[in-house]
This record gives sequence, C-alpha cells and structure tokens, in this order.
Amino acid sequence: MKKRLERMVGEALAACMEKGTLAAAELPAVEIELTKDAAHGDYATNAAMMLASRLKMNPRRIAEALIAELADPGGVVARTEIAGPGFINFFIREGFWATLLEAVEREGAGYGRLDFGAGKRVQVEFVSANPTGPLHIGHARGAVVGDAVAAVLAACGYAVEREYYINDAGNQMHNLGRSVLARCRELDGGDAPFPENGYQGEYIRELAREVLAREGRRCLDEAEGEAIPRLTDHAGGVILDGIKDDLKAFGIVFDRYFSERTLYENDGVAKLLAALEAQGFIYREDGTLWFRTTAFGDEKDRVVIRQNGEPTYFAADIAYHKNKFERGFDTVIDVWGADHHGYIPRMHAGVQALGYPKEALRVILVQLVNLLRDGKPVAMSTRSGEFVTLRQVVDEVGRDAARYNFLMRRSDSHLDFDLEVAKRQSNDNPVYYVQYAHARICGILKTAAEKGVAVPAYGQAALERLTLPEEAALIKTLIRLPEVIEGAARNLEPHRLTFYLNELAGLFHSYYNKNKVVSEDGDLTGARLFLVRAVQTVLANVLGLLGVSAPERM
RNA sequence: GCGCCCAUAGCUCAGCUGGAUAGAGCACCAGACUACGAAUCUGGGGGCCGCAGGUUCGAAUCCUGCUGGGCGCACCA
Repeated sequence: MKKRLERMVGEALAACMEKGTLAAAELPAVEIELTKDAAHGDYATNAAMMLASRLKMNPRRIAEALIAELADPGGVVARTEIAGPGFINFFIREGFWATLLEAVEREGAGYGRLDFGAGKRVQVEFVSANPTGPLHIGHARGAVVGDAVAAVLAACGYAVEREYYINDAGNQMHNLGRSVLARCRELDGGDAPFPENGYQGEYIRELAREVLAREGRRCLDEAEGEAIPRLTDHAGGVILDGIKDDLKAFGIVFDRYFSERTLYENDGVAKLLAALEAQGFIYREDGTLWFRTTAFGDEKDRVVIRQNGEPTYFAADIAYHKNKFERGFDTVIDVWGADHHGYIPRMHAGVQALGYPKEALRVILVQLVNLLRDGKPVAMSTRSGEFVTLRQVVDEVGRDAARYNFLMRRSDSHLDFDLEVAKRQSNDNPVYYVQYAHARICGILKTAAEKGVAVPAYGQAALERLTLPEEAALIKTLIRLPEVIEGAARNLEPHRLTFYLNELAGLFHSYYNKNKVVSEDGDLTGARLFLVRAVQTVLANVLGLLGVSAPERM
C-alpha cells in the first residue's frame, strides 16, 4: 500500500517536471507514512516540504502541483488534502482496506514473506561460546536474537545459514583440560592445587569421574603433555554435545559448527598473514607481527603474532572471516556481547584488508542480561561455576516465555530477566497475552464450526460489512506486516516483531470484548470470521518467525 | 586520560533513520462475565524526552558542550 502511494507520488512529480509546472530537481526519496491521527487521513507524505528548499518554492504550492498530476488508476484514494506546512494527506477509499485481506488468505502461512533478499547469501554467526562449560543465561539472549534475525532474513528472501564458531584453539581450552586433570587427581586422593584460571563448576568433576571410570589411571600416570591435550579434546567434545542438546531444546539448530582449529590446518593462518604482509598490511616490530588496522580507522595497530610466536585470537578471526567470504556469503552478520564493542573497528579493518567492503560485515551487539528472581539479583560467577544454565531456564520458565522475553527489547539495551515473572502465567507476561489471542481465535473458529458456520472464502465474504473503526484498525495492522518484517530485517531488529504482536493482540482482545463474531447475522458473521482468521494467520506467522509456538488451547 | 553505547511516565521500555497533540506494559484508582475462553476488556491520573546551545518550515530523533550511568582501551578470548 505504502509502495503504491510512493509510486504514485513519484510519477506525479515526474509529470510535473516534464510539463514544467515544477523545476527539475531530484527528490530525495518519497516518504509515505501512516498517520497517527485519523483527522490527517490514512497516509501522508512530506514530499512537498522536502522539495521546498530545493525548488525555493512554497511547499503548499508544490503540493497543489503534485496533486494535480496524481494519477490513481485503481481508484484507491478517496480524496487528498494539503495540511499544515505542506503535508499531503491521503484518505483511502472506505472498503478498500478489506480487499487487501485477500493476500492474507491467498498466502496463508507465507503471508509476510518478502523477496527483496533475492537469494543473496547471508550468514549469521552467533552463540559461539567456548566449549568449556554449559551455556548459561548470558548466552541465551544472543542465541535467540541471532536465531530470530536469521529467520527474519530468511523470510525476506535471503539464503541464510546459521553458524556457530567453536573457539577450540586457545588458552581457555587448555585451562579446561588442566581443570579436568586436576579433578581426576583430586578424586584419586591427591592434593594437587587447582589451576588458577581453571573451571570450578561441578560439571568438571562429573567429567573427571567419567574419565576415571572409563580409562582408569591412564591420565594420572602419563605425562601432562599427553594427558592435558587428550582431556581437553574429550571434555570439549562432551561439552559441545551438551551445548547442542541445550540449543535444540531452546529451538535453535545450526547449519554448521565451525572449528577454529581447522583454520590452522595447512598453515592457513600463517599463509594468510604472509599474504597480508606482502600487501603491506602487516609489519614486524619488537619481535611481534602487527596488523596495520589504523589504516582503516582503528585507534591503534593490533598484534597478530605475539612475542612467544603464538597467534592472537584476532589473527584467527581474520582467517575465519576470509573463510566466510570465500564460501560465497554476500553479507556476514556477527552477534557479539556488547562488551566486545571495542573489537568492531579492528574486525572491520580486517575485512577491508581482505578486500571486502566494510558493510559486508555487520555486527549486532547484545547487551548483558541482568538475571533476577523476584526482583532480586541472582549471583552469577562463571569462574566459580555458580551460574544459571540455559537448560535450567528452559526447564523452569519454558521455551516460549524465555524466547519472547529476550526479544522484547532492542538487543543493545540492558534487559532484566526475572525468572519468577517469566514463568508466571499472567498479564505480567506478554508472551501469554499474544498466545492467548491466538488460542482465543482458535476457540471462536471451533465454536463456529460446531454451529455449522464455515469461514467463507475471500470472494464469498461480505467484507463490506466490516465497518467498525476497530475493524479498520485491525485490517490496517494486518496489512502492515510486510513493512514491519522488512524494517526488522533491514535494521536487524527482531524486537520490532514482538511490539507488533503486542499491538495486534491488543487490538484483537479489545475488539473481541466489544463485539460478537458469531451472531445471527450470517453475512456479518462470515465477514468477521474471515477477519479473525486473518488475525490468527498473522499471529501464527510472526510467532513462528520468533520461534515461539502458537497454541490452539492454553 | 581516550573511545563507543545509553539517559523518554513512579518502574521496565518503544518511538518506524527529521514530521502534525511523545506511546505501550507494569504499578495505582474505579468499573465489566447468564454472550464465541476474564491468561481478557473499559475508564482515570500521571512527562522540562538528563541540562544548555546550534542546524531548519519542523528536533525525543541530527551537531557541539556539560552532567550522570554502562562498557571498552591486552602480545585474553
């Protein structure tokens, strides 16, 4: 609808310039927006005011010229008016709105899907936690945001892949192996000191018990140089399997798990650095290798090979992103914790040095979650192993409530997550508000069916009977869905969908309380059933994008 | 000290890339089930959009400075 009006205004402008009523000028971009106030019509454009300064003309005069050339072959616009400083307000013909519901019926579960992605390949990389322990609540938010962004992009016609980067090459993994070994010795009765940066969670002890039961004293007898790498691999594998299970229970499935270690195979990282050095992006100083990230706006150059000869995480990350682009992704999206924001200029520098545009890498920052129980903070300490796991949250509050809660705010704003509120099945909890609307509609349709009333097909429904303002508001909200999805996709902001759902559910609940859907009036009943089923379709489609169920009963 | 993010109702937050009278939920107060599901709805109070300037037809939104909070500033990941 919006696009239709945009086109009309654009064409009117072209006609004006051709006829000379308006001097030639470039129109920045026709902007049409829904009005907040019904007195301003249904849509409005500020085109005339945008043009005023360029053409040095009174905006109202420009508006008059535009309206004179406005062609409306479909007869959609009932009338226009010029208001305020130069807005053009469009009043849509009454009864036209309902015709747009045809698309909801025709497209059904696919309503809201778009194709502007045009099959371009996008990778979303998220979670990517070291397999040194189970996922905790802090990972959950990034997991849901990444998953929802991927789903929204897929709905817009992008070919999306979800990827998890396994940091299995660094010190953290080494610490994991040392921690397991230390617990093995402890269980054996030794009093070996626990490593300083070790992982103290109970799960390490369980791993140690399992290792001892399976292979006896082997890890205790062999040299540390043998035992630690072996225990690291084993523990990492077991923990990663657990992570995959937890994610699956949370409704998240990755297309690929990418191991950092594979980047080092065949000297991959070293060769890449050599190539970059040949291009002048890398130099040697003080026995280390430096990446000239300042050439791309970073505040200082960054080390890629340390004095001890070990590559930094950044070195591997450049290689990883090179790998991503070589796999043919047009755009790569990284979901990071907000505490890594300082890393962005560096990574953008890396991408540009590799020869790709800065925009090819987009980073979503996800703020930390403040975990509460009944308003009181829950202590979280990764080091000590005292933390609430993702699994516990899913078990306690449920997958739907957990996912919805993490999507209710912009990802870069702080989020309080209260376990008690999230699991309470009450009006404190928006997920149930939305799901209830869906379940309610299912109930209505069931009641109607029991009375032998079927939902009519589009051509048979007397949609002209939908004359109430609430009905118009519902219809307008339904047909806005594509815009909302497009906005969420372009801005990588899935929270827009939860706000949209709350709005739609609110309109429906209000409508429901005021008006009877199934009545004695056959035509009206049919029209309302048609409308209500469209609401059901949209609720289900959007909930589906967010990975939240749309229950028929609650 | 330098950089990034944030500051909107009592609380938690939206505000569609500059639009018309700034919104929602919670909390508080008063109401609505003999009707398709009350996990719902209706009404009400509540605001210097942190402060001060600037840009223009027009600013919560863009620019500068200040105040206050978060986070970065590794040869950690």
